[in-house]
Amino acid sequence: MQGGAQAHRCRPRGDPLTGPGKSRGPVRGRFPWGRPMRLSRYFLPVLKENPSEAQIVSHRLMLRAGMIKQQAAGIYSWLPLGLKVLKRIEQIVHEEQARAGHIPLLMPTLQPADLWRESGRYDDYGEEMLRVTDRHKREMLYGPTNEEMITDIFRGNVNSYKDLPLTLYQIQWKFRDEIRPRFGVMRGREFLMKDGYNFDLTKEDALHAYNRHLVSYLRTYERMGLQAIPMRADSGPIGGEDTHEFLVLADTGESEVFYDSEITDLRFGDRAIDYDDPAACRAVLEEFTSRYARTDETHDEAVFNQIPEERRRSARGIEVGQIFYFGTKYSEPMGATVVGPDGARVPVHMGSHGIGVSRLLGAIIEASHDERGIIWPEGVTPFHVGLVNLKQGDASTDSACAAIEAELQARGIEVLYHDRDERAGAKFATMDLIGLPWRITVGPRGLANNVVELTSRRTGESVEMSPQDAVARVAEVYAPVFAQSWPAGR
RNA sequence: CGGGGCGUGGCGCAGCCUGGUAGCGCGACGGUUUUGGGUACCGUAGGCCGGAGGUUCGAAUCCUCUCGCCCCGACCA
Repeated sequence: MQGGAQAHRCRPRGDPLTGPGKSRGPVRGRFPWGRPMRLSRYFLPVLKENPSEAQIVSHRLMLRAGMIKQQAAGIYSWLPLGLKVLKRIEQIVHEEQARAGHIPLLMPTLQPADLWRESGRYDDYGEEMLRVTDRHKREMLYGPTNEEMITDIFRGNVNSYKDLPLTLYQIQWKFRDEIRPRFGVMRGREFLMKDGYNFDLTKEDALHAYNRHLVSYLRTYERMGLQAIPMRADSGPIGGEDTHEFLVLADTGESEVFYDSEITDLRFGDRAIDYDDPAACRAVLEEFTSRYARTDETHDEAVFNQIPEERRRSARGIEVGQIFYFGTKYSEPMGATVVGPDGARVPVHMGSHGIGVSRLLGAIIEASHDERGIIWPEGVTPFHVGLVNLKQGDASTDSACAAIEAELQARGIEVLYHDRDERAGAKFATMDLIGLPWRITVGPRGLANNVVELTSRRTGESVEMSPQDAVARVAEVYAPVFAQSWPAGR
């Protein structure tokens, strides 16, 4: 967390109670409108019992951890903890899009019907599109996707091949009136999605954009602690020739998938890659699509059977993203053309790319939890570390916790301090449920020897060390996570 | 949209079949107790039983309609 980290360490030891509230200016990696948080002043309505409507583990845990509240079938309020994770995921998506050179914009949720009549999809889309009429009897719709609108923006403002290539994207709420929403945020009617659109002069350029997106998506998911496997898929109503879906393997996934076990050994990691280098991007695509990996829609038994039997796998997967190349499917009917080098007007080649942002919360939890609750990967955790005071009201533990809290804040590490007057067991249970990856436990016994406990949520392993060392250790753990932010040094 | 199920204090449920004036656990609040894995006890507050209509002296309970939610299937980021 450059900037904030090494900047200054004014340790409010002398006055631990007023220390943590002081503003130290924007610190990277923190929730934009976050501030030091104590559970006694937070809004975290955790449930001890399982709500009866939730059938799958991610839905149950999101409800129990006080992250969401259902307002109607497939429509949710995002409570503070859920919103925090949602924002973290959004931030990672933004950063990786920026890294790939894509430009953010924001389009409205409500769109005029006329635009969709142009593409012919106003009739094609059917019941899944939520249609509304305004006071002037104008027909509108709540956007299920945005190909029409982005094409409209493009055609009105871009005329020359010199303005290409161009990739625009947004992270915006969508609405698809599913017949049967289910599984909490995994299959909501209202959902947050990143949708991006590339505009290129030639098919070759557009395929580079396709490959570039594949690379950026691999990075994006890995930063969230997920392995999402690109699989050849079906294009559905979006249409087009080339498409890959990104799937996270999970028993509760809605898609049946078939793959060569070698595919799961591949990692993108923190490779440096030049997104403007078509060959480099293509090489990554080739690497990650070199093994058999398909959904049931495109599964080919004959090809699958050529894989050595011990490597053949079939499983369930959660779809967390999809990329398409669809050529001139929209640009042609909607007149999105540019003047080429030869002076002739040609329709642009396009593709679109989506990441199910709100769905990712469910996917991450499905992939990372245990019987006690959620286990957040460091990249998306709502708070970096939890602080548990075992004897609230005890002068020594209270002041030690306040000092640790201040020290973590100073290093740009977000801490949730469980300062409520509850028993140790209750505090541990709450912390385990909400899944912060690290916990510092401060009790009178340890404090007598100047030690606190640092516990990993994932492994359950606890190590005793001085408060200073615990803070340093947490900072060390998060250093590589913070280093992935982009642009660096912000 | 076909099939199944459910709506009773914030949450989880019982009561419904065999109508008689609403109960349990958790939670909340107040207190005592306790303090290293959801402590124990005492007390308090909180529900026109999803809604409308009907049958009846009387409806959470029976009947009709309606709204909502969940599960399986077909459909989808």
